[in-house]
Amino acid sequence: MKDTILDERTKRVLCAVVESYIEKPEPVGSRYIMKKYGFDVCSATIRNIMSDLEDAGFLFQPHTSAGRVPTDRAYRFYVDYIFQKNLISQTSEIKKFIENLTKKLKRLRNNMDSLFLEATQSLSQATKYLGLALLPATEKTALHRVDFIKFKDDLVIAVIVNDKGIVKSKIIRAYHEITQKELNSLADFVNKNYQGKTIDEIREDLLIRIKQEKLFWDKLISKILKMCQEALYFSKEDVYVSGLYNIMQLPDFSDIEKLKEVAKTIQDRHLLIKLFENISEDEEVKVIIGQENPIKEFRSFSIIASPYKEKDRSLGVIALVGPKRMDYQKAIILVNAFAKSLTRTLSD
Amino acid sequence: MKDTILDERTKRVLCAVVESYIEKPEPVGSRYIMKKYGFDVCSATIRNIMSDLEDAGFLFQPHTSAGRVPTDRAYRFYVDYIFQKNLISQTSEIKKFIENLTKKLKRLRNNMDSLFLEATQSLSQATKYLGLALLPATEKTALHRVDFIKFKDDLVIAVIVNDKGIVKSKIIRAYHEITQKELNSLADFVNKNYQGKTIDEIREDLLIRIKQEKLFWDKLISKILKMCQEALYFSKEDVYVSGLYNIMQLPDFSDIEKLKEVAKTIQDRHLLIKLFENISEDEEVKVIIGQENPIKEFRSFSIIASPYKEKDRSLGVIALVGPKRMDYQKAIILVNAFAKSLTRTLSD
DNA sequence: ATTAGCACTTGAATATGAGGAGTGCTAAAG
DNA sequence: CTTTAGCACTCCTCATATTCAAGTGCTAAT
Repeated sequence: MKDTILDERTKRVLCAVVESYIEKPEPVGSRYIMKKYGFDVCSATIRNIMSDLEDAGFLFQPHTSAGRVPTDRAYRFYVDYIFQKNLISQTSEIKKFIENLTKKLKRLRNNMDSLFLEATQSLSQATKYLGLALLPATEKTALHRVDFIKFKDDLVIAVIVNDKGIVKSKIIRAYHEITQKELNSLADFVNKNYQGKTIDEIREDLLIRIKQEKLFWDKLISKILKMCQEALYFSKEDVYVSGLYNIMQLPDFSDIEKLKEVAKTIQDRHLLIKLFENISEDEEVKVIIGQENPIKEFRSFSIIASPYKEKDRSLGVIALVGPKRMDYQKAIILVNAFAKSLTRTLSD
Repeated sequence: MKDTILDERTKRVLCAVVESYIEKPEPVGSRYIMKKYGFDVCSATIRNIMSDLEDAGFLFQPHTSAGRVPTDRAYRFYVDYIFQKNLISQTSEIKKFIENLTKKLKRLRNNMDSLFLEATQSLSQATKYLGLALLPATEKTALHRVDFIKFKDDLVIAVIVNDKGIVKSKIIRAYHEITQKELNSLADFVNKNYQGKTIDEIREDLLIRIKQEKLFWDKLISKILKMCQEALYFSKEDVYVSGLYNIMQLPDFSDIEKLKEVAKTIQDRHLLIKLFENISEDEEVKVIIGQENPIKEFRSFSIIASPYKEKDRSLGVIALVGPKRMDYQKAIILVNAFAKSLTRTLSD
């Protein structure tokens, strides 16, 4: 990689190649660039520039006599460039879009399940890429109420409602016969002491109590506290995925192998959650292009992700998975809009 | 379609063609059939038979000089034939398989979610086709307990636990301020009166009560009963789908269009539920081949379905979707085994 | 530094032909 | 009347050759 300080014209050529390839996934020739993007130099000049860009690692030639195709590096440059030139700032049109979207989502506010289904579906619909959403990790949300319901034998169903109205349930084993009455007072205890606290905080506090009880007091109470502890443990976060069919329509996935890759990765929720772990909560929009992705399964795709919040507390992430030659401008604006809209809906 | 009374030899040839095509999706020739399936006549004879079978609508020739391919009608004949010849009866091997499977599933009995996920996944794994399961319709299961939890304003979260330990929740609007205490006594009322009854029964009974109250008594009570009524209404049943990736590996889906069809149909839960509606609850195994399917979206696939029960009460259906040239023998045995295993697991 | 001109490369599309699998028909055999 | 052997015929597949156009890289002139 030589020096990478590109002059303005070179940048324009690079962007033109990227945009052309985004529009139509075919190797881009110099003459085409010149004419389509109105350059006032002849094709040979463009050719020289493109040759330089290839040396610098931005373009790639499938074979000697073909046009050129952008590399991951080119996409990265392109994305940075449009950010820098403010080509993705909020227009009034976007504001209106967010407005409408928010209205639509607010109607579903009381049912998180439908809300996120709708959000990922319409994000996918709008972009034709794959829409993802990570639901608020239960551990991070505040407890609204807990109930313990006696089931069979020593089995207890713990029902946890958080401040978003999301209900989670878990079957736990008490390891000793326990009456519904006892369970009720146990629930009362938790509700009185912990309502409004996040599950994470509660579990931490419970841990301390368990230690104390173990040292000084009743083994039974310790056992019960342990049960609470277990009831509040959720290993998996919920991920919504929409638009597999949409993504199949893209020419990029006319090759079945790529499709298999996608199917495999979205089948494995683990992987998806791992993906979200790599997305920082403070950035507004994060763009991960191909090889940049720490998770190797996603290295043939690009990902646009944006966190949504409730007031200032980050809750989850909404994201888009598409081919590396995705329409970044549109995608970034839309993901951003959806995140903003979710934030508004949830902050109310 | 001429007369369809086939002599035994003709049937054997037909089955041979079907089995050959199932094994390898290539047009089947007369000489191949003769040698591979040990017929003691020469290829010309087989040729004549195959020609007859084509006239009768069982076989189809892609072009003049090619071998022959089974039609839907041939698959139907084949399936009926193997049923009739008892080629899918329970061997001791299968009994053992069910035994093991049941053990595996019983460990997950307390968590329906994992149970059905595991069931569809391993069904798909074993067959390489798409595994489906329709979860017990909540309406048909018995109520274990209901809880009403005050959320915000006039919003109430209804948490319904059924006798399978499945927890469903729903946010409903009370349309008037209501305290948690009132909600508690309401829940008590429902629990005392309705525990063990199926949701359907409860709703019916509530309906009668509402009418009575409306005519003679308190409007408020009527309102509350209506709320219960609403809380117990679940529009959609849960469907589990596993193995999209597996199905992609089949040569039948190397054509991307077929794949799109599958993706589209499984994306639309509605359609899946509609599929299950066509499966009778008393048959042991139902095989639907291609065009036979009343739902047009499934007409390029075959479906093997079997209901599972709790004791004698039918709960849901487990099914397999695969290409028309699927290995019916294996598939039928396995679906049957899975249904039996689920029945045992749930009947305990 | 840019441009015009041109030879050269390469893949995609098209045509050509050999090879082979499989059929259908006919006439003879059982 | 059924079965079989023999053979001409059909049509697909695969490999090879040919053409075509797009696009490059280089050189020499501007």
